[in-house]
Amino acid sequence: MEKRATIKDVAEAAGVGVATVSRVLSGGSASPQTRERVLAVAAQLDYRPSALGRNLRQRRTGGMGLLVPDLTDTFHAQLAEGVLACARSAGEPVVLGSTAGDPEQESELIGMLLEQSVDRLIAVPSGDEESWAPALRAGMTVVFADRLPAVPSADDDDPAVRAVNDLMLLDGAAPAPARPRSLDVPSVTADDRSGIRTAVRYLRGLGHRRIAFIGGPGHDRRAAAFREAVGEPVDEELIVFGTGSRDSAYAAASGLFQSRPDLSAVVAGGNVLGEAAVLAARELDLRVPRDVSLIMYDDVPWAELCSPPLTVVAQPGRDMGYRAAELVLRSGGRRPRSVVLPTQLIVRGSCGPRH
Amino acid sequence: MEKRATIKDVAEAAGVGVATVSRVLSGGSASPQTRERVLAVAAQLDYRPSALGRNLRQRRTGGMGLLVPDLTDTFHAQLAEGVLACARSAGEPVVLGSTAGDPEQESELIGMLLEQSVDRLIAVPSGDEESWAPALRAGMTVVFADRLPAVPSADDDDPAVRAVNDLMLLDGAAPAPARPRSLDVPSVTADDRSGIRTAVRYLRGLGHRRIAFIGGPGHDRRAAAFREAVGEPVDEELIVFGTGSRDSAYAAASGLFQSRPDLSAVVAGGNVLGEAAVLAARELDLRVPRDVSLIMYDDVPWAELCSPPLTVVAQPGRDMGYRAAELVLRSGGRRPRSVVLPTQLIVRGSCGPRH
DNA sequence: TTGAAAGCGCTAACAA
DNA sequence: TTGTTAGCGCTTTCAA
Repeated sequence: MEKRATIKDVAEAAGVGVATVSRVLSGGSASPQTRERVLAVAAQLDYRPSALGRNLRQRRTGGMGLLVPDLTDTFHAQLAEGVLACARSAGEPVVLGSTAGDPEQESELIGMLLEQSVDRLIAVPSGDEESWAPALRAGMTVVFADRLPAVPSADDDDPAVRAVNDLMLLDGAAPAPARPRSLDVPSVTADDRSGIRTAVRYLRGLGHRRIAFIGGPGHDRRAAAFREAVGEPVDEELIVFGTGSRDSAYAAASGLFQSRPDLSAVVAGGNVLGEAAVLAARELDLRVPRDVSLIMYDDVPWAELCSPPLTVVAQPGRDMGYRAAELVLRSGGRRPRSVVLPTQLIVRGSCGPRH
Repeated sequence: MEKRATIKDVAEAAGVGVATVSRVLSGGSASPQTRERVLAVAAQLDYRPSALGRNLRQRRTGGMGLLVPDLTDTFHAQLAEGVLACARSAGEPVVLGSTAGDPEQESELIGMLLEQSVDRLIAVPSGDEESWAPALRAGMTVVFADRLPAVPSADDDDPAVRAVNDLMLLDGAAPAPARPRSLDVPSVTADDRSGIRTAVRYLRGLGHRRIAFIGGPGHDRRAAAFREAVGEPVDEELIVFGTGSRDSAYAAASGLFQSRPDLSAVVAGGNVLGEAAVLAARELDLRVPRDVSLIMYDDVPWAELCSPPLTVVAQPGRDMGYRAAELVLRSGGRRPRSVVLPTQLIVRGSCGPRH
């Protein structure tokens, strides 16, 4: 392991000052001859500028952090691949953390990133707005992906706030703008409202009236869209949530099927929940789509493997990651606008007419 | 965004020298009173040591790099989760890169890590031994996970080398030691030999004689184990490879089924290949397990969702990642030994007697 | 266009 | 036990 050449080595070998080397290598002004000589020497010495020195000098680490709840959720893996693709093309490192959907772990990871002076972050958030305040106050450039932090429960119980949110979800037909946020953070999300609405309408068209929704952490916007799509009166018993683990998703699905045998269709808010729904249905001898129709949010490779293949609402996970990375990188100066990407209903075989 | 306190601020506020602060915070010796005072001031100032300064000083970035071919391959995601879990408990950052199975991208990412002075790396390698030499020469502590770099093709064609490798695979019944390597790098792998052997024996027991193997990049040890398990004469036409993409895996599977309608069982070398096999079988109207029995390497959540649920050779992806991270972190001084973890045949419903 | 020099925040060698 | 000091490799004024 020979020692790597430093800028000083290059400067000496080229007979110039270190400042000149630095300039040449970062595209500053220099006479053609000097530039050439420096470049030649640098190449000859196999010089690679150390990010360490640069980082300390600029008091910031390049690249970006990426926080997701769980990589074995294929949607998050797709998202991560998108982020990585963008980062790679920019030559920037990505520091990854998995939060398990736990706000506390999320906070710890943010602390770690702060310690590393990573000041750009893409996150599929688990904590609420309150828990994100510190990161923002510390000056991080944050972009949320896939979902937004929940409004703290104190406000959540506030009827006025709920009313505002509901209102936002009711008006207009244009792609839903991100709901009003106290946090001024750009985000990249799918158009959940339209995705859910399309799914519900499709099921309606097949004759389904008792449609259930199984959600996980962070699926509250989808749940709200579901409430809106089914319209009043909303049967709240048909809306259930898991806590994020596969076990709890299964429990939620299984409990739902057992307590409400009258339901004829289910919308799963994410692929882990769809998985759970398929499993629970089979365990209870419910045939898909004969006994129950199923639409899953997220298109994942295995959706096609199921028998029957699953009808899904596809969201462009990879694109979302890529766009988020672009946002967080090109955040020079003016605040980037949030982006909402379209979803697509892919009809396969898991939905049928109501019997 | 207020400026963060530095060690100097703490030193001044506590009325001590910066060295003392550094010592106290890294567990060095100090008088109880001094320690207490420093700690108090640090807490009061919300001081967090900057990794930037420390890194530059020690000429190395903490944490570790992690290179995988593709996160949407659920096995890699599991592995990554294991690495992240270990890193988190150690408070260390993980810099992630996805190589798409391309040695060139892999090399570029290694270059990026070198630039960041990340000198510990866990990799599911894509390049061959030759392409890994630079990283090692640069002084990186590397641990390979899941598989080892291929022997460069020049040597691969060398009959002597092949003979040695074959020999290694033939003798003994103990968990296969990692094959002899020119690269002296520890690794964490599953006991592929025993896993494949168990799968093949199981199929044999069901009466299958024409058993095929579908592999992907990095599955050559599994293929070799397969050859060993089926024994002479090996029908090489029954051993096919994809290049890593889902499309090519599908093409390989589909081609195999069409060119050899006489086969009655298939072992897929990884979950992406298993996916492809299920898809191709269905497309060709082959019923599983009636027309063809299927065993897939990797246990992934969706294996249970298939109809019938897939019989798999499970390897402990998460554990493998965790162990790899331990190895690369505790690589203080003496070289850590490689570890081989056991696999487990999980019988579900995708295998049946030969008809 | 160029070079000298001043740090960025930290640790470790050395002195006291 | 403590403080002083010399850098780690780089960028960026500031002069020349």
